[in-house]
Amino acid sequence: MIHVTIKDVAKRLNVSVSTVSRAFNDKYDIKKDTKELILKTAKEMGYHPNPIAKKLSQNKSFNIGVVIPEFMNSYYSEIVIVLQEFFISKGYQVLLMQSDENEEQELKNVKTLINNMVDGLIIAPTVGYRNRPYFIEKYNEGYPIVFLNRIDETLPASKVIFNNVKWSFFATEHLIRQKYKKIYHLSGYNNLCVSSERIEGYKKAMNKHKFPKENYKIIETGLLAEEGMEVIEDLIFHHDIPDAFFCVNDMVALGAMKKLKDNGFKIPDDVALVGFTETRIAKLVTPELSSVRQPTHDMAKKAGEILLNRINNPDSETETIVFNGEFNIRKSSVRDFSIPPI
Amino acid sequence: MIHVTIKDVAKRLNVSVSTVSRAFNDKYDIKKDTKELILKTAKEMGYHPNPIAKKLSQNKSFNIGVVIPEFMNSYYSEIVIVLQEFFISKGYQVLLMQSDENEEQELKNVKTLINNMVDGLIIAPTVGYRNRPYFIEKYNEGYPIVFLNRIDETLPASKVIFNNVKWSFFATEHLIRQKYKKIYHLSGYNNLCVSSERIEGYKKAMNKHKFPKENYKIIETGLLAEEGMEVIEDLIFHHDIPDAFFCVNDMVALGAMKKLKDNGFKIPDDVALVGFTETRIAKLVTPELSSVRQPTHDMAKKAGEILLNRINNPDSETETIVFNGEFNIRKSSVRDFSIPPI
DNA sequence: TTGTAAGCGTTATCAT
DNA sequence: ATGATAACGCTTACAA
Repeated sequence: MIHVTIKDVAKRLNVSVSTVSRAFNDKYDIKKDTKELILKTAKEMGYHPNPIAKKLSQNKSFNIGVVIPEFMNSYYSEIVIVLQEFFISKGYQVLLMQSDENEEQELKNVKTLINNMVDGLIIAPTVGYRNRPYFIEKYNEGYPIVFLNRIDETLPASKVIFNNVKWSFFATEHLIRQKYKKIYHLSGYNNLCVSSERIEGYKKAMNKHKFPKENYKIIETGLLAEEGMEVIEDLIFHHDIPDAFFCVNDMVALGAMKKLKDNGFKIPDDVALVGFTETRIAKLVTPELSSVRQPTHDMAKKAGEILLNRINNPDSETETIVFNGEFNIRKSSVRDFSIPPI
Repeated sequence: MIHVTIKDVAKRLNVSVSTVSRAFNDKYDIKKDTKELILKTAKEMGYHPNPIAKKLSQNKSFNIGVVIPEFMNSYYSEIVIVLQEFFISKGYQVLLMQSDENEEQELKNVKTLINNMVDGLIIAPTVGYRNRPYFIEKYNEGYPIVFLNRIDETLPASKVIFNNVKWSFFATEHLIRQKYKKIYHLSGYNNLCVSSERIEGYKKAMNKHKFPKENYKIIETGLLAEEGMEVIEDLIFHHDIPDAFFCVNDMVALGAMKKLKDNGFKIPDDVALVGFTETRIAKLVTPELSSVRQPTHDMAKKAGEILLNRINNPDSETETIVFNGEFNIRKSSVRDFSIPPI
């Protein structure tokens, strides 16, 4: 028999389908003996409940949509792994879509998932704010959505984010304490909230220490290593290399590091570098890259929990969880290890 | 109306549900006017066919299961992106599971997906051969499966693989032509077929050039950077550093590179390094890492095509596609750029 | 060209 | 504690 169904099992045991169904769903009354017999026979016959039929009759898809902006930084790979694991353990499947840092693609992704009747969505938005009104609209319609990471604190919806301002302040101040006098910030995208927040932290630190205008500069780069490289080339061409860079992420920092080394700059003596959202590569380059680690695992799990709670309890409150991280200081930004980090 | 169904649309237009169904499924006869009217009205009403109901009535899930061994190397991230894109364009959803290089987890993943009635599976196996008989059994039962990358050519099933022997031969021979005299191979896992194949290519090159036994050595490492580091530490301790390493992948090569540099070895003058399955990081380290690039995109697409063909045409032949790549020679393995690569 | 109705494999309500 | 049956939303023979 190709597909063993609930009916086959029922017929074999001369019971009704409802009894078989009950045996597989703990919530109903059923005699212990019959239950055991049914489960045993079902197993022998190779019966598995058909999840699609279950979904239809319960009017639930038991699918969760996850939309991420990209896959190139290991950050989102880790997020995805944790989310998969979490939701599978709760009987859900994860449908994953990535937007390739493209707003149109992102909108398509979300719509595809909604049309496929996912029970809830976790969205880490791409660069740009164009889809924001649509997201808010869906959220307000009652669609269970949790936003992750790429979203600002003012969004009126449940979200799990990182305290970018605080940790980019720390990172910048660390460079200042190391007596770097001219510190530039390679900032990612202007229309990306995490960029704005990291800029804010950078500015805060620079202003606190009263850096003169000519000693700080914010340069929009994008998020890729290649873009970090291009910026350095340009700065070299204009004889405008500062003595430190605080970068929006590790990839940009690593691109910058490569270009600087190729052009004879010593790191950290001539130029210091600090990244953000630590990747595993930070420890593989020479010198090792200082970076801010985000608690990826916990953030993903929290997002999953909030979403699940909202699905099972539609009136649950909007929650905003702000995570903190840890700043790993390594050789790329330290002239003097005797200076305390904070 | 929360969920607009086919009935609602039918009622509104005073037609039968079958007519509405036909309007949404090109394969039936239907008057052009009615079809247009139905589609227009349906759109106005916000109707979307419920995919779950469709699946149930067609006895198909329109889901594809994809099982990958890990997410840490960008290789599988790229594979996944391509597969997603491909299958969505064909009306399928991709359910992704990763096995964390663990055979038990892998078996669970495959069973979960099969129980969830995926219409087909793409499997890139983990380290180890334990699940192989199970895979073959399922394949022989007629389950549409395509194996990807982590599988040897002798498996009697459709698969898309890379010519590891050939390209690791090239990589090794390149080191020989660069006049490195003692070349070790950091080999990954002994019970991993791509490792075995890369070992074979390495041996072939070494034997062709009659390297004496003491000048070659194969060391099992694993696939992570940390493991590359450990091996180097060990070799340094035993004063057994050769003048070149051919590594099973980029991560191991990068770990080795880091440890070597930290210990004062100059690359490529004292020691040369070559990786495999090129990652984006290869070009970010100093010196840049030589590596074999695999045509990830094409391999994933091909796997998708074969699977889809098999789903729609169960009698289709077992296919084995072997891909070739390209060897990108960079500074990590070149003492003399005047020597031709081949 | 369109309508009727059975069927996909479950769950859940109502009887018994 | 168990059974009968409607319902979930769609597709698809068959009838008209």
